[in-house]
Amino acid sequence: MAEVLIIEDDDRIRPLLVKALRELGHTVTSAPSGMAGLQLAVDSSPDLVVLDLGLPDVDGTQVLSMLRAVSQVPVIIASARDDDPSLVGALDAGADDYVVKPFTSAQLDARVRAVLRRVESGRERPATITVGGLVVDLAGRRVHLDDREVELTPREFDLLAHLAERPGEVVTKRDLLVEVWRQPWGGSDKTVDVHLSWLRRKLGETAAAPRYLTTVRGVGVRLAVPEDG
Amino acid sequence: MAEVLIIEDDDRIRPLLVKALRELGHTVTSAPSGMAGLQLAVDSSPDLVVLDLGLPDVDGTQVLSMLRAVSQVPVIIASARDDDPSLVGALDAGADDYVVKPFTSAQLDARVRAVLRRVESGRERPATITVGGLVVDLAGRRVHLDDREVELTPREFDLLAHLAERPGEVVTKRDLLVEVWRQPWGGSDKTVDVHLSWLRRKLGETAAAPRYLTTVRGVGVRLAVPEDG
DNA sequence: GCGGTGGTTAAGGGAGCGCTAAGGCGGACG
DNA sequence: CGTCCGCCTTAGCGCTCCCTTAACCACCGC
Repeated sequence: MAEVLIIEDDDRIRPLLVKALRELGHTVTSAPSGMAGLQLAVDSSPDLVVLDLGLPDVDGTQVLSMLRAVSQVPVIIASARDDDPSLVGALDAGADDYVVKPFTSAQLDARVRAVLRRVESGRERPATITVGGLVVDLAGRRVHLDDREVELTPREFDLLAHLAERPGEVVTKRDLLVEVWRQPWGGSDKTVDVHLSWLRRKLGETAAAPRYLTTVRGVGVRLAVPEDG
Repeated sequence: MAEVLIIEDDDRIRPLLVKALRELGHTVTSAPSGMAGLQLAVDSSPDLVVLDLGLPDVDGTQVLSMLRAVSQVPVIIASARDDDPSLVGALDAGADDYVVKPFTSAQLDARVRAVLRRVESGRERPATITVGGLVVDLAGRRVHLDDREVELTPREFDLLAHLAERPGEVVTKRDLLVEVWRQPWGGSDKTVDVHLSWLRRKLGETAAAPRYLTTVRGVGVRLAVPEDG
């Protein structure tokens, strides 16, 4: 499933955690101290960290702060301290969840999966992109404008899709030539202009009266929702 | 901060939650039953949902499932049931966190912020710089002043962006000619003056009554928040 | 009062862009 | 194998917009 790093000093608990998570299908590494854990976190870049607050060398909150300085890896705090200040402090230091010892492996597993699910969902690339009344189906290579299908040529679709993946962002013609036309060496900006013109026509707009496609003079073009209805 | 929906049937607890979260700066709506909550979640599309498990009409887990069928909104379960099956079941049904009643408002707030932080970090971060009521969208090359869009020419935008990247710092005209105009050899300072004048006009200020753009005679110009309102 | 710095407006010219048209390439089909 | 058709590229024209330069004025310091 995922690569999990456990930072826990207690020699009785650590093996239990490792074993429990391994049985649930995760790849598990572990460290018995804060500094060793940080080292491992940097070296092996795990998908998730389970961090004990009561470590012998450095306070767990400090480990978390140092970890956050270099990584966005999700962290679940496992702590014996069942009081508000500890919990609030840990969450505000950047932890994603807080579980109080003793806990069951079932609970830890559920929390691990909940955190990982949330992280994954953020990375997911949607199959369709919607920008206002414009729906771009990347997999099916179809485009609908106000629920009516618009027929695009391959280049036109690639161009629109590339812009739709960056809504609101200005993309230069050079970038488009590189990314859409796959011509890092050269190619004429005019080619992009022409395709943009055709695209605009099929989307029922013109450069003078833009709706979704706005050209930014001297820079490039931007796909965005119209300012007003 | 964020728009939060609370689904909780207990007439004593619900107002307390609403009040607590409002005091922390969130916009809060609430519903006393599962179906009413679902309706609200669909209609108002909140940024986060706090869901009670023990509802009168429908079981909280079912509400969560139905909610997940139509929305990816993060959900924090608030429940009196402090047992593993409830917690695991809720998390596996798609909840993001689980907090056991009774809990303090500090703890709820910390958990709310932790969940929102994780969701936010997953989204693409629009590289914008905010200086007072001035918002500069670098990627989109757009500028908003007091929530109203300001149309700038390419040079004007580059000039403003360069200054916005160094808020409070005085930049010399020579630096601007080098960095913005890309003319290390020469070019006239007057060009900068002219563009600054136009920029000031579009930002609704004048050199005599500056707001964001302050010239430091003999040195250069600085972009900063106005001293007072 | 005088030089210098900065603010503003006006005008000219040039660069970038929109759009049309034509040529060429490749694939489909007979 | 030849023809046709769709799509992409290149070329060209006209236009708009914006950048620069110039000129004038106001202000500050000496």
